[in-house]
Amino acid sequence: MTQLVARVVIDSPLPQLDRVFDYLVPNEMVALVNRGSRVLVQFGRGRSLTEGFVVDLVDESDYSGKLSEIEKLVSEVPALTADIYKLARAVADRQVVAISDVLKLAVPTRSVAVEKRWLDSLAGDASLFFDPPATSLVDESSYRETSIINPSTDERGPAWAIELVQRCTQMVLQRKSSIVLLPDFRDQAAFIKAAAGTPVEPLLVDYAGDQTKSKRYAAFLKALSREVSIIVGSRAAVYAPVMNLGLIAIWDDGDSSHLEQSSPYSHSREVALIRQVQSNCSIFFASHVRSSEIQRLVEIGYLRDSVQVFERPTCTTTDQNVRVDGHAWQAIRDGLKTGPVLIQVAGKGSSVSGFCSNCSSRATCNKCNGPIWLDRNNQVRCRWCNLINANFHCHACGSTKLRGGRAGTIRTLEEFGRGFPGVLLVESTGDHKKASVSNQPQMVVATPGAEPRAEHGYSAVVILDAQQALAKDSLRATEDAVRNWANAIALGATGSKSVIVGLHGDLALNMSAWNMQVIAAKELSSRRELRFPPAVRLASIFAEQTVLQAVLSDLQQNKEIEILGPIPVYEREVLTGWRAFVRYEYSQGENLSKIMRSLIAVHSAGQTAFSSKSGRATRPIRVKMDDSEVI
DNA sequence: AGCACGCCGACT
DNA sequence: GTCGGCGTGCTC
Repeated sequence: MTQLVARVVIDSPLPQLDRVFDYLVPNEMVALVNRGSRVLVQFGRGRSLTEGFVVDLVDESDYSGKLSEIEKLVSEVPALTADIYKLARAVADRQVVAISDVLKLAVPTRSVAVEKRWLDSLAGDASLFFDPPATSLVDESSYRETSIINPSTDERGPAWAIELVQRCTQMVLQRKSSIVLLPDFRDQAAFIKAAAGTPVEPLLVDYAGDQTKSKRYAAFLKALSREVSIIVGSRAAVYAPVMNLGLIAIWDDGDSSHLEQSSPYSHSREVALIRQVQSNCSIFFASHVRSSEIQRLVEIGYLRDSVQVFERPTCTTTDQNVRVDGHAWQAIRDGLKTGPVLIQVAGKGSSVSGFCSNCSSRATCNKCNGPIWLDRNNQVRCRWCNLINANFHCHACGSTKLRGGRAGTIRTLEEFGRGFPGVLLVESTGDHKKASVSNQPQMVVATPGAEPRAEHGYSAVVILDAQQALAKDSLRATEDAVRNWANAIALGATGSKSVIVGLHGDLALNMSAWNMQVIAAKELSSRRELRFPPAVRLASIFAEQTVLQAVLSDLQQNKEIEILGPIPVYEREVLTGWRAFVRYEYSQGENLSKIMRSLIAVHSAGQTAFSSKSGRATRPIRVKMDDSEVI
């Protein structure tokens, strides 16, 4: 009689440990352990126990050495389903990270109390423990689509939310589940509101990332046990272990919140595309604009452009040399007659200007009168002489209190306060977001992404600082600007007017004609000319100089890829390492991921480098397979 | 990571 | 003669 063998993935970010290890299942555990169960095992020579997931149960191991036993069964719940394991494996492979980095997103922290309640509620119906739900039924009705959505709102909510609810309803009628990925909590609220009274409502599972751990685990267990669920959430929701997956819908894929900021550095769009293929479900990308990535997928015929016909919003552009011109003033004046007016100003970007918190005049350097700003470390610095102004005092009023001005909002407020005495002024910025405003006439000055929702929509939307937004030092400057403008204009009420100040040329024409496809096509074609993403892919490798050099010299064997750099990387003026970029075609992606993985394994082992007790580098090589943020 | 094994220099 | 430095290798 042979003993049952569990194949276990270990919770470790180390690339050399990213594989399956076999353990014996002690006899008393055999009846309880499942594929997907969380376990504790003795690993290596470490004295503490390591967490892991059972990914398979077999009768025999192909490992020739002596097997250890599983030390402890944390929970019999099959937390890591076969589907999600497969998805996590694919994401880890693509991103060249350890699978445990992906599993941290996919499987939330266990909450004992929540789990106990859930197990009690199942009351013996443990069939799912032994027969993991199959989601990959062959289905000819599945689709891959994208739409530019009407930027309008009615009493049920914004058109995009209604569209997504309708698509989810279609799935419910077929007894299929949906996953809806929304970048912002206000978008989630809008979707949930639009779902009220529809067949979607009773099946909603709130998968938002900003909840408590126990709520997240409760949502996870709900997804695991319900036959049909509608998952609503942000990035992590793409890994929800739903049964009968029919649709993944993504709202506004160009929003940067869809990008994971730590390892695995994945984008919801890419994970969703992988999951769509694996489970043969439908996928739908909706937005007011079109990202260059989606444009590419349309052009290569991977996504169908589901064109919606709608009345263009009234959007005029003006090309004046003043920040707020006559048209803008007129639009504000007219708008205030009936309701709130939204004024979008350029975001703060990477730097923050300093202002006197008493009299609001621009803070200047004690030594050279240059403009003062707050650097990334919140140091009060002069832009001209770089002097740290530790003892700031205002040249106008003598106050010693300084406040960080979010590029222009304060000045804008002042300007409008003078222009419209007596009118209520509201400010909303990234660090002080206001969720909503009433229907009263008022001026709402906001930075992109921080716009409050108006109860019945704004009566006018005015966009300032267009040139500043376009001049941002980023590959995505145009794309982001257009997206931010369109999303602000979409907050206008039906029949409202919008003005973009300081915009000219082709872009101005296409904005006022609301030719979003044309704008996206032009953007992608310019990226193609420059061989920038997403026309090609761009990976970054970050490491200590000698390590990076070694990796690059191995990579150079590969003629299909192009290496850019390396360049030194400074943080707070301290050299932290070196970075190189690798430019490669999509067709090379799989190949390069494999090569990178093996290079990391070779070069991160045996490195006698900085830090760590063992004399080895802690995380010597960091790879981002798509890193277009830096350029 | 974390720990053991192993092979060379200066020490009671 | 041996103690312990850290470079190297392995983890079911």
